[in-house]
Amino acid sequence: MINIGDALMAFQSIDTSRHDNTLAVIRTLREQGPVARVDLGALNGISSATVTSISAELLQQGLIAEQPPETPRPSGRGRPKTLIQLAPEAACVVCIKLSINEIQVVVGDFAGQVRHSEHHIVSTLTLTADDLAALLEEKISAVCAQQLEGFQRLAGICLAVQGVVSSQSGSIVWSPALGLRNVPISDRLAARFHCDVLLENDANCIANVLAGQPAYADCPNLVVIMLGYGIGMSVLINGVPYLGANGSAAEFGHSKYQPDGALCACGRRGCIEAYASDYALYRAAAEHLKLPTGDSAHPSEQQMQALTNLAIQGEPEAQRIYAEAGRALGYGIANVLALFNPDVVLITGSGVRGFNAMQAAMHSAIDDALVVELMGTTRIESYAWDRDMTCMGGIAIALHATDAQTLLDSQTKIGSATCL
Amino acid sequence: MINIGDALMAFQSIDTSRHDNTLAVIRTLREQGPVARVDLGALNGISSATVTSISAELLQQGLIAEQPPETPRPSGRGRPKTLIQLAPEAACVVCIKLSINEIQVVVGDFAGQVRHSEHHIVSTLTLTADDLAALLEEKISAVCAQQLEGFQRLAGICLAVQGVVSSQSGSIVWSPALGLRNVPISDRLAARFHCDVLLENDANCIANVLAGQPAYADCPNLVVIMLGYGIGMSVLINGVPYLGANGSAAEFGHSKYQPDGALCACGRRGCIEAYASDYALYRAAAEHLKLPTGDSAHPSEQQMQALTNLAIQGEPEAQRIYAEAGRALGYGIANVLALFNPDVVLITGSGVRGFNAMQAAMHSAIDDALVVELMGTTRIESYAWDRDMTCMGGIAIALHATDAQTLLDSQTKIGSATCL
DNA sequence: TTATTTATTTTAGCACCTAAAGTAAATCAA
DNA sequence: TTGATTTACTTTAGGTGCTAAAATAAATAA
Repeated sequence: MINIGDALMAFQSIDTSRHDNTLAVIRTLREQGPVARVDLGALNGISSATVTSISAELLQQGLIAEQPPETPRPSGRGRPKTLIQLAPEAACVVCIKLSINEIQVVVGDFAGQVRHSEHHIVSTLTLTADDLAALLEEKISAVCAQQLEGFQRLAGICLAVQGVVSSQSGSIVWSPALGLRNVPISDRLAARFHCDVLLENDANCIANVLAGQPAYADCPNLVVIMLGYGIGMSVLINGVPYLGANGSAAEFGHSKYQPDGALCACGRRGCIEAYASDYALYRAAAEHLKLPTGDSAHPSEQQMQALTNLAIQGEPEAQRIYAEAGRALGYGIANVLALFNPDVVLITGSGVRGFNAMQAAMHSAIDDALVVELMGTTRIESYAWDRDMTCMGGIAIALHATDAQTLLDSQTKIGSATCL
Repeated sequence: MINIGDALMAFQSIDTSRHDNTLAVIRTLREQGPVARVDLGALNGISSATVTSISAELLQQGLIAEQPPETPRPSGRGRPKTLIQLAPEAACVVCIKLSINEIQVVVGDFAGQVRHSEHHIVSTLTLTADDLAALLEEKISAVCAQQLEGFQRLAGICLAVQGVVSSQSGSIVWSPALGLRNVPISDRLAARFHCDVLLENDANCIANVLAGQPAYADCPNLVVIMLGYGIGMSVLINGVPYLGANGSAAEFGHSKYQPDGALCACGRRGCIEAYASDYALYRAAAEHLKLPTGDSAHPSEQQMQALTNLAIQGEPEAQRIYAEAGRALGYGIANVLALFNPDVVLITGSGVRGFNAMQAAMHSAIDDALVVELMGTTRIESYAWDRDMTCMGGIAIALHATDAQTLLDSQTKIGSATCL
């Protein structure tokens, strides 16, 4: 009698140290580029013997490669370091940003580099749930067909959405880009593309990128406020986004400035967004100022730029409007400081174009609202807006989330390209 | 030649699994009371073989004991369970609550039971930093002399303070109980009593107790608002208190209701505390109503009870004052919901005496401020006030924090009683 | 050409955990 | 009463994963 099953006897299942160390190595390589085994050990607090063992496995799985020895290396005495790097084509991820009337599709490789980026103008506000799913499937398929040559597999998709999302149920709870509520989307994309699908708030993606900047390396508690058509926020607590009970935490735009104040898009009154968002600024200005024609409920970049220019050039009414916005923003930030006491508050988004016109009023509102003890040591800074940041954050988040899966998959099927 | 040092060769230092499992066993025993080895394994996801090994060590160190077999046990077929319990006298902790003109001292044993509790009336507002330290040392010494017979050691002291504390620097940054700022205290007590000294915000202690209640077992994101002389808050994120960058997070009392509103004790205007705290309610009432004489800036429980009774009995001005307080509280809670989206908001503290008079206005303010999507599924509830809860939470926190230390100590010196 | 230096790999051994086998202590059933 | 059964605890055997130290590799310096 022969026991065939004996070979795959599974002993203890809860020791995660090898798994953890392997992920740490992959992530170090992604953040730092090529690194030698000794340094991987030092950076992650493990012995180089262990790094040797881990890197041998990864090498065999095709997830990393040694840098060819002829590559110029910093010389010195002793045996030269053999640098290890991620194999960029071991996997790829796709990030789709969904915003009002625009979608952006970006492809990133396993090493975290952006390989492809494209923008599409689409009337998102009139889409049905099926339209949306079909649209996303089409764009992802197209990108896969064109760009995925040579990648081992599509590891994950990140959908970065303005508004409230529920990663748990995989649906968009509410977004200013859509005329719908509670749109399930993750499961359908996951079934179509056989990979993990992450649903993320756009501000969380941005926060992820900013938290990685060296300037904010020692800021585990980071608040990012996104000014734009609406106002979004992301709160990183010890470096991880805080989502709350239903994923609708950090709704800074709908925290209150004035009870019974200006009307907000949410239907209530006195929200910060009703004073400092693009639509609020344009609405306030349209009453008194001569401005470019266009959809004043959804002002374009040109329209907003024109308004901002008026304020910067000293037009009194425009200045008053921006000052009031700054004051609302300041009071809102004061509440954020009192409640979260973060290391840094960063203000970004397309709305930073008007930040200079708001800044003075914002700071004086904060000073009026808070004693210095509660201001603490928090820095409040603006950050130049770059519309590609969202997807870069999404790529990073997707890679981080799918690393464990990639590792598992390469153990079973090595070298089998199964895209689409 | 004999190698003496060889015996203490230290192999890997980062494998924490035994340590983690041991702490998990201790904490399970503290939470659940006597438990059998099999069940300890099942509850913590480890094999009963491992529990046997861990409990043998703990038994040998005197930290646990087997329940004598004659104890009545739930019978059934099979070998009966041998229940294990913590040895209560293996260590003790002291919690001191510092509030305005009162200190409370409580002693808890290793199993988490309160062994002794005492209150003292002291004029805290006029103490110098040295007075405070001397006072605390005196009270702790007295309690140790009387109560610590039979305990192996004093494992830790928890100082529960109203106000902002910095555990990192071990100093009280600001407290309404003191006329001082930045009072260093932890180091002095630690040196005097040779044990860990924790500095905690009183609301965090309460939150710790409430989070342990079965009713809130599935509420990892819990907000506790403490109404009283001032207004405090604690936010538990995934069960752990959120402290912020400087320990001054969760300052709900100084988040804003009305820009340029009522004057707050902090010196700014429009804080929630300036409407809904004891001093604010009494201040507003003293202008129009005939109330008991006394220090109206620090109203006593009798004074506040008299005012609350007026509102409950239908006195219109008192009702108006409580309604305005409820409205301020409601708008403040709306911001908390928008920013934290917790599972539950619990309102407690001595100020809940007036909760019924505020409740209606509070709920209508929340409804005015937030669309249902942002209300989410958050429950908002009051919790009957018990002034002993703070110290019970402090005892639990201190034990949890000192378990690792207790474990280490019992390995070196078994049975040596070194109190004081 | 040899010594030195530094990187990587191999070896030996510890700590920990688990599954399975062995032992203990009760109830159930005749 | 006695054996079968059941459940709890302990012991044994074996596996994973890590580290320190030794061995090996590959360069520079003299």
